[in-house]
Amino acid sequence: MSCSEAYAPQLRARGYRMTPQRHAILHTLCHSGKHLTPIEVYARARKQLTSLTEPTVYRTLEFLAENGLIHSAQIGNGRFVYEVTRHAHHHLVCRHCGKELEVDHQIVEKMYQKLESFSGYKITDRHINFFGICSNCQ
Amino acid sequence: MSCSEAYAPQLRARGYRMTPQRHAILHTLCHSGKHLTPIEVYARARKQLTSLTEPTVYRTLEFLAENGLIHSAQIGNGRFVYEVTRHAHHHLVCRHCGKELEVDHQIVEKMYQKLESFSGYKITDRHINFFGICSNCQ
DNA sequence: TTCCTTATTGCAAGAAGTTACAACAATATA
DNA sequence: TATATTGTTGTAACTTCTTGCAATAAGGAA
Repeated sequence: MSCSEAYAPQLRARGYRMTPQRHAILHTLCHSGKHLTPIEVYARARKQLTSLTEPTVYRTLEFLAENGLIHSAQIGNGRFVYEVTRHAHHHLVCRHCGKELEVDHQIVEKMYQKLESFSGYKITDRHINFFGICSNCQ
Repeated sequence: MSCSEAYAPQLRARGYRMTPQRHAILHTLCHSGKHLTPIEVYARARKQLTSLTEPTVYRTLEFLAENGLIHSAQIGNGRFVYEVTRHAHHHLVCRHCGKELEVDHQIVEKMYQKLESFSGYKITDRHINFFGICSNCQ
């Protein structure tokens, strides 16, 4: 029943393991429907696995993001939030009222391509929040 | 002699004050030549003003950035670094070796303009670090 | 000057995030 | 099976960052 079981083969294929801790964290993210802070993940996943600890949550979130099972995104105050991987996307966040707008991926992707050809770098982090003031708040 | 005195009128004009703490922090950033973390600013500025405290450093950096006297930029781990305002620019940072490359501002500016016309938002934060793998490390 | 208002700071406590290391658990190999 | 190897976690201590609040300092008005 749990959506997190689908991820086990992905981990196994790379020589990693699906542990109860990873299961609980993936389960939490799957069923939240939105991005969560590490602290929120910790609080929720602990209801399912009470032995879970903070360092494990931070390590696991970073691990899952590195392996592409979840996405990380930087939020306004310089911290990370996490969500399950759907499609690549960006958000435009209003500094004033907090309203989020999903950005047409084309606009950003074109710039990434230019950046890559200009620099020789291969861009790895394609999930960025942009900040501004929305039309209502201006 | 201190470069930070040039900023006093900018603050006064907005009803703010140039205090010894702000002076010390601006002085530190002016003479470092590179971006610094809040902790680094704290350590350096304290040599000049021993009574300076941590909360004041964090608050002052945020305050100065909001008022355009310094720039803030997000660094890899989701934390902020600060530097004195020069020209608007972006960095491309290698996830592997840490090498930084200054990005041609045109590339990014064009995308910002598209974002603005598409969304109606006015982009406020134009100082973003992009992450990737540099040509050497690929 | 004296009084009032507001900007600004320090203190103390707490929240969030990180690190080092020992212990454990799963898998592979002999 | 026994042994070695490697992945993974918990504990404890620590660093980094934030918040609430009282105290202070600066500037304006009377």
